[in-house]
Amino acid sequence: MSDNQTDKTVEMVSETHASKRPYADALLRLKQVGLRPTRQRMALAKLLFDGGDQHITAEDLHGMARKATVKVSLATVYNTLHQFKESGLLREVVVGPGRSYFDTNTHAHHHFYVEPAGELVDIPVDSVELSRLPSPPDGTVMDRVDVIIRVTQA
Amino acid sequence: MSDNQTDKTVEMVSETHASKRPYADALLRLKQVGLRPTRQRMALAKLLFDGGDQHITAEDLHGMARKATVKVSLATVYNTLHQFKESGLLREVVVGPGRSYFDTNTHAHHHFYVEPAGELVDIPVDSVELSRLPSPPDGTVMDRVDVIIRVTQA
DNA sequence: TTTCTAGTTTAGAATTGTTTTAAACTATTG
DNA sequence: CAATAGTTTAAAACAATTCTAAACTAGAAA
Repeated sequence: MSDNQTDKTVEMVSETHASKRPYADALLRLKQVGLRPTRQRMALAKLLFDGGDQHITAEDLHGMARKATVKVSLATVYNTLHQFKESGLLREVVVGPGRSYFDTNTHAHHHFYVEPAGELVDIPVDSVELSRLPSPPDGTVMDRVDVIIRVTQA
Repeated sequence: MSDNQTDKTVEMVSETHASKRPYADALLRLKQVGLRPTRQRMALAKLLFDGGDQHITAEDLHGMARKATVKVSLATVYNTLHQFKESGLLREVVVGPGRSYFDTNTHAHHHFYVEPAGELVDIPVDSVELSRLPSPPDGTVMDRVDVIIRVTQA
């Protein structure tokens, strides 16, 4: 999967929490952002955050839940993804019209977008050097900078 | 509109072509990319390229056409925008899920995305310095780099 | 010019991804 | 345990876009 930088972190996280007390991490995260730990949210949090860095769509997550025999509606998946995003547990990355991924990596970083596969690959923030940004238009403040490097498979 | 660099080009283009021979420029562009100059394509090209740099949605363009009493269906607007994009006459900029703009400026440049207004503002390519890009994943070649600076109105 | 044909346009239906609704359910508080 | 505020759900609604198949048109050939 050629994703060397992130793999180390992934292993660390999953070994520290996931393998032994499977719900401790999910519960902690929900507590931290003040969302009631319901069965559905716990299950989705576990699917999202126990698997290392992921870029998934709402449909993807709904599919994963079904596979894990978690009963949750698609509407709840959408609600939950947005709540997680609002709370800073997730980031949304938009790559194409009608194509939006939720990214479990909320640290500053960038992306390769691989076409036509439609796959996202993380770029560590320090492997892009971004100097001399223009000042924002009058009356606005900078929120964040997204760098998307679009690449194509030969 | 605080868009100084591009304004000059805009004026130049519109004064050189648009005002006197209104269809010459549109016709030339269609010829160059090998698209048959139909009534609808000519009209849309004129609306798109005679107005200087623009960021518009399919619905926007359809509305502009109606206002200009050009009879064209929404399906044709979508077809035409995609053909223009494939031919390199337009660029597509995706900023949010279900929100995609077509940009008449096809030169390398970047964007401010102003929220919640949902407005795009061009950033000249040379006012962003982008050094040290990572190499693309194996089996892929770099297509282009999009920098979107997300800003919010206070 | 007329005829032919491939390319184009169209209205409307279909599809996709997402949001809304209103009723049923559930986690927490007292 | 009861009250209640927050949550979940199926289903409908919605928005943006694409598809379909029939009607139309630009350009080439006769």
